[in-house]
Amino acid sequence: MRIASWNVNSAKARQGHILDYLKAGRADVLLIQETKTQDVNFPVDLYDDAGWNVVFHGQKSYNGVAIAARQPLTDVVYGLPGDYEDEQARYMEATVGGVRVATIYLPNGNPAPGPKFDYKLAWMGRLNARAKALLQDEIPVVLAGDFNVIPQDIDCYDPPGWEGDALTRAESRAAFNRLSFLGYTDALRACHPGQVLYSYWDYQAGAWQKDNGVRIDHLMLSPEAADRLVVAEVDKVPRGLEKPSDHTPVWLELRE
DNA sequence: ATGCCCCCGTCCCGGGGA
Repeated sequence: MRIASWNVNSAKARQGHILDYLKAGRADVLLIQETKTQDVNFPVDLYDDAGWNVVFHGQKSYNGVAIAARQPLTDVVYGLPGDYEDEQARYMEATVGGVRVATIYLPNGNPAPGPKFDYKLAWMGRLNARAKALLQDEIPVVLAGDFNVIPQDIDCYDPPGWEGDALTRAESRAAFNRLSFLGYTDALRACHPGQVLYSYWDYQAGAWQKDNGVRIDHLMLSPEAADRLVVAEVDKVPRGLEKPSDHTPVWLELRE
């Protein structure tokens, strides 16, 4: 089973690229972030026409997540548990083919320090609690998405330039590392130790052409999922298309 | 030190992104 994660930066603006990606057969499950549309306006037909199932959790203009899959999606959870007052659509879970998957659009947190950074850290606390709870079922779990965390300096083209940013701050990295302490594996890093890998390049200042990227899209695997990991990769092709998202897909394969 | 670029909304600017 191939599971991909892609921050598409608008489900509507990226319809063509998403359809091409589904039809190309590069994934069996696609975890989507930044759909930026209300559920009533979500482009369901695109997925129907491709023969895929899709569930989504959105809001007007900002955030929004979705899960698309060839196989049926069951036991869907909408929103990250732990705060009834949080109205930002940044999290969804489902079970597909015996694997529990979550699509994650973690808050950016800038400017830091400040209330947005506090929200990011609180959100990460809730994510870690949920990640811990998911381990109890002892089934494969894949937590994937735009974590808005640059785990190490190797994951950034210009560490000094990013010093103090919410994506590199010690508090953000510490909260991210807690997933590892719980037993989750960073699949891309595990498959490519010591290698420079990026998943996001800013639209501005020719970042893509200069390869000024950062690695902020992650595939985190429970032990049961890590045991089945065959390969994890960054697919840089979609970032080079016309009118691309600023993120490119990351994906992994689990053996059956 | 700031903007570069891109998306959304009821919209020709401003907020947000990372």
